[in-house]
Amino acid sequence: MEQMSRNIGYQLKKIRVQRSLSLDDVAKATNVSKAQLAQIEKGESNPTVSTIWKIASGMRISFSSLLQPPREQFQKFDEKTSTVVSEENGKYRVYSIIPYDPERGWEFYKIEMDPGVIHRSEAHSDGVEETVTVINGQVLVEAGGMKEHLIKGETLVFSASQEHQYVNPTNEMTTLHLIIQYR
Amino acid sequence: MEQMSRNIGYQLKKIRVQRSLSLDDVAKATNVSKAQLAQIEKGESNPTVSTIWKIASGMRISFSSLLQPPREQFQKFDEKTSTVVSEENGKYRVYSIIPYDPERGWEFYKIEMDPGVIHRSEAHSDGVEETVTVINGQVLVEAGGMKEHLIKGETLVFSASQEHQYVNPTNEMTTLHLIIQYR
DNA sequence: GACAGTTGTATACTATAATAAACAATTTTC
DNA sequence: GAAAATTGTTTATTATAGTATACAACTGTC
Repeated sequence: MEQMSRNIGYQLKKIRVQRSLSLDDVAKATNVSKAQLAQIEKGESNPTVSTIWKIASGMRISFSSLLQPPREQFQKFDEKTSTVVSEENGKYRVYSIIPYDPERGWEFYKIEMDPGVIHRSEAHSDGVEETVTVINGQVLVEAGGMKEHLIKGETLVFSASQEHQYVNPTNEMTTLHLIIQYR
Repeated sequence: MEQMSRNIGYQLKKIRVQRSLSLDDVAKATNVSKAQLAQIEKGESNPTVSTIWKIASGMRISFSSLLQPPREQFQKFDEKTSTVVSEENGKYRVYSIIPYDPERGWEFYKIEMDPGVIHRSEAHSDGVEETVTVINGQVLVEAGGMKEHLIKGETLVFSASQEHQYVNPTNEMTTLHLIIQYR
């Protein structure tokens, strides 16, 4: 993703200007060539880990301070930008509203379940947690022997590190919001 | 630093094996070519941020989980491996015991001050904190109007975001341990 | 205002990250 | 046990990260 390169460029320049250093200063402190630093700041280059390691070390900053997106920036997601994945012959539709981001650690979905649909999900790796909220309709959540019946407005949090399933027991379409948190 | 590449390779393989995935599986999940993944795992490649972004995203893991060195690994530092920087005509000697590491956020020095030596230090950027411990002798620390006299065994923590200085007021050599914490 | 030193940019070149494909070695499946 | 699929490795090629150098634009200093 070239968004990452742009974030790095933005943050690096921000820190450099804050400390009122020149590209030459940073080049000397980090052992990264001035030309390369200029390209990185402009987001025109896709640095290697070795290079960001040299930059972070020389500047005495953390990796995450380089990777973070500009604080004041908005990011808008809507139906248009969301990816759709259909399962169970189109009767279970998953809209990826906010895709997974390594800096964030979680992802956000909207799910539509047609009447009667049963959706089984594999066990995720350890520590994965799902948070379901019912927007419309009802849902039956089953995980590791536990069973919960949720109606509109209710939210359930459970460990997804075991096989689990969602069932729409009603005659209307059910809409869910789902947050998956990885560790 | 190629140490970084090796850490990434180690962690990636560890996670991949933990989840019992093949290189093909990971390649499909991350859109990074199998050959490249193999090289990265062996530490023979120095991936770009775009590539580790694709890997972290596809595997639903954080950057830091990729960058961390193997937990069970020892790392030994001694006088031999330490870098020496001399100042004030060799009367103020700085031994870099643990160099700065972006994942760690701090660095560790041993300092030797000959009798009577005065050492001034520029203001560091905001949030930088110094921790001095007297190993032998005595030291006078001055920072932002404050003055502290430390003797053997005493430790002082202070904000280094202003000009400060160390003075050895005695007739013997003074040895200090210094931790500099960046934010 | 001319000179010298600093700034960021542009250019040419080298090293290597990344891909796609073919390969060999192992495991699965019937 | 033979065929097929799945594994990680190797090879050839392309794209580009990174360096070194020269350049142009701006800064100050006397």
